[in-house]
Amino acid sequence: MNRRNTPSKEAVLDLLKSSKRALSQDAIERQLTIKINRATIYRVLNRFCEDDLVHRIVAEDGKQYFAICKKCKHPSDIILPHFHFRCLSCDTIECLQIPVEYSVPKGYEVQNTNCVLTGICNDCS
Amino acid sequence: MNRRNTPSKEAVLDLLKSSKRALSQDAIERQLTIKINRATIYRVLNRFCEDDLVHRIVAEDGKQYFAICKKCKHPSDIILPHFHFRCLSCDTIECLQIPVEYSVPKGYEVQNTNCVLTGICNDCS
DNA sequence: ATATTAATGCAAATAAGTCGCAATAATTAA
DNA sequence: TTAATTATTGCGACTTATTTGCATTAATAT
Repeated sequence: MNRRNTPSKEAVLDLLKSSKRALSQDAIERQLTIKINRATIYRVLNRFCEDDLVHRIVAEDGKQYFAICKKCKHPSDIILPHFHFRCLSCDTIECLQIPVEYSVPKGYEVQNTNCVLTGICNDCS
Repeated sequence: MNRRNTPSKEAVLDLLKSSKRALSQDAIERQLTIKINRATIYRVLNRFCEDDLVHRIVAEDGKQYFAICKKCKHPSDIILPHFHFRCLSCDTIECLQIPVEYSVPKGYEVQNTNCVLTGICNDCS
């Protein structure tokens, strides 16, 4: 399926680009200056994830958060698996520049990682 | 608040003890031989988590899974943070005996970890 | 045996995310 | 530049996971 550039996509992408933190759909909706329907925001975000423009984190609150972080991109442009930090005080999620390292037992094939550390961030401690 | 022993608690705990995999509420409900109300199952599970009898994993499907694993208990009885593996083929979650290792930047305090690797497990590959 | 209050079932509420559909608009071809 | 194609959008309804209020039941302690 081809992609089209639209104001909605541009607005969401710009917001994510300028955000230090991973954002949930409702945070995005709140921070946008233009009004975009909830379903559309989800569709745009899902599209971005498919296209690897954005990565998705699921926190232990069960919600999805979305982030762009240039730092976590390999030279090869592959998104390097990294930890995320969820601060219980300011209720934000950020990408940590800490790679996720593991070695799985023989026969296991890892396709994706979702690693979130929870606690109190530097700003709040 | 004091705790009371009830058939519901016993049944859920026994099931988790005998299960190799982490179980969701609906999996628990399906596998139980006695009928327990959904809300009760959640309450029992939340109680167990409070009491550190059981640990909770949130997968990238946004659902909660519950597990007891003796192996991941330290001698000190503290639950050692470990990776979990979610198999996309058989749709199960298991505890891996792989410790989660990280070092967070100064000022960050980690209280909890939720780390799930997704892919294909040994049984399915 | 009785009092206390934790635990339960039920139904309703909440919340996140998805989906169908008709209308709109970005892109391509003419 | 216009017309055709089809991706995108908004809306409302829906699904699914989890929680909550409330009245009832039943463990436990006295």
